[in-house]
Amino acid sequence: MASRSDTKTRILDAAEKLFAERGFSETSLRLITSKAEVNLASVNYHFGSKKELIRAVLARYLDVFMPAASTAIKRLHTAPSQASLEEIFSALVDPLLDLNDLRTEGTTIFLQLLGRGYIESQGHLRWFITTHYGQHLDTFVKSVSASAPHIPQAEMFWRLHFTLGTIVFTMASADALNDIAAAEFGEHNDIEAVIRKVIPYMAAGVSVPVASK
Amino acid sequence: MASRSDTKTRILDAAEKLFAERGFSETSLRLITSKAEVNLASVNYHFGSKKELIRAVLARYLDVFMPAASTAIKRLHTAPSQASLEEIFSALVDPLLDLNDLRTEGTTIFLQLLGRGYIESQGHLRWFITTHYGQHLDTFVKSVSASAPHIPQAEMFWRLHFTLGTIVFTMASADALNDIAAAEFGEHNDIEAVIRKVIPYMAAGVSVPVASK
DNA sequence: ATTAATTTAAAACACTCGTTTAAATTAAAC
DNA sequence: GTTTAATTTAAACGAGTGTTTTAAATTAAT
Repeated sequence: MASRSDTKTRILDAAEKLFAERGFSETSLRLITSKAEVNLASVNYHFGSKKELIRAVLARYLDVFMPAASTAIKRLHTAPSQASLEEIFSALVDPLLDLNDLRTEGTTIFLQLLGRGYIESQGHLRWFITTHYGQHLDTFVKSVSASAPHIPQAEMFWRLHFTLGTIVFTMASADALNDIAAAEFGEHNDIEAVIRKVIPYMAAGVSVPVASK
Repeated sequence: MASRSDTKTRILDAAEKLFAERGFSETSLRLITSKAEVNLASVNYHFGSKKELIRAVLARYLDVFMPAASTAIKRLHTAPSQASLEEIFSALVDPLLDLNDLRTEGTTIFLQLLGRGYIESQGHLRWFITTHYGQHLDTFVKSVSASAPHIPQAEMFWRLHFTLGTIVFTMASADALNDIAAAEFGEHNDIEAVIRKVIPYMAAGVSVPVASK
């Protein structure tokens, strides 16, 4: 009786781990189904195709994270004073870390999936995210722009994409970087430590005055 | 008579474009050889394997860029005053742009390849780069560290990788971003303009004081 | 208890992949 | 000009991919 949705969940759980670790195209359905201990054909039965499985894996996180992030940012703006850039970025940390309650290593997996998705796929995931979660993204962009009014709109466009690159690249290779950092400096960082490291970097970059030339 | 090294070059030229556009594992040898108009088996004949072809593609750029970058940075340190972070990053701009003289779109292709290499492969490229060009990387890292002595070594490790992410992601999607910027803000940037935009962002992020907590 | 719908299972399909083989061709050396 | 070496070619190999099919088993509904 539990078998109905159990198979679906087993597939999603196994898939997200492997996708995050090895990337989407490097992870075969056979590897997923053997880890999940389900039949190969059940992926196509429950999800239709590998592409839709990838979207389902991401949606399971985005459906939780995006509303939580929006709420956190809107709550920040109920305060009388203008929120700083660091405050805005930091407001996303709790929604991110709460994903660890959703599933073990949820935060790490989600961020790595996001990074992989943006780098690997040529568009179908980017399209999926912007069309399904565009309003939440708007909330974030407007919030950042308001807190750095000295940055022209066009310049902010570029800097937010620099920021996207910073976070996405870092998360996609977070495991590898952590291994190096551990070997080289004896540092043992969890995902939260890396997030807290990257926030000041991004906030400083986004708000640095434009060169007068 | 020109056929000898011609085939090798045709393969490299076709491969680097495709690798930069679609990634390494997404690019088949059959696609490369058909674009290069050479026989499929000639890849294995001239390079041994796909893995070694990837390394050869990258080496062709690194052999030019790395010494040029090292020289530029060392020249900077002959001046009596300590070079600023922006000066150090800017010193890399010319060696980077000079790659456009090497091959059309050389700068963009090189940066995209670098990013793909760091994200995709689990280690063999990272190993290849650090063992073959480690001295040049050291020159750069030491130079940056000296100009931001308030940043601990381990923290600098992370920030330099944030920086790598910023530049690599930006360059990978520079064409698309430029199109949007042109349509949205009437801006028409070339690759150099984008590089000049990203330098203040990265310099600010790398040198921002570490949170005392 | 019987029927109907859902879910699982095993096998095959139709590709694509990197690599290898062996013959044909071209270039170089003597 | 003949022999030797280097290069190019076409074809096949073996392994891996996502997907589909067909049948069996399980579950739910009548």
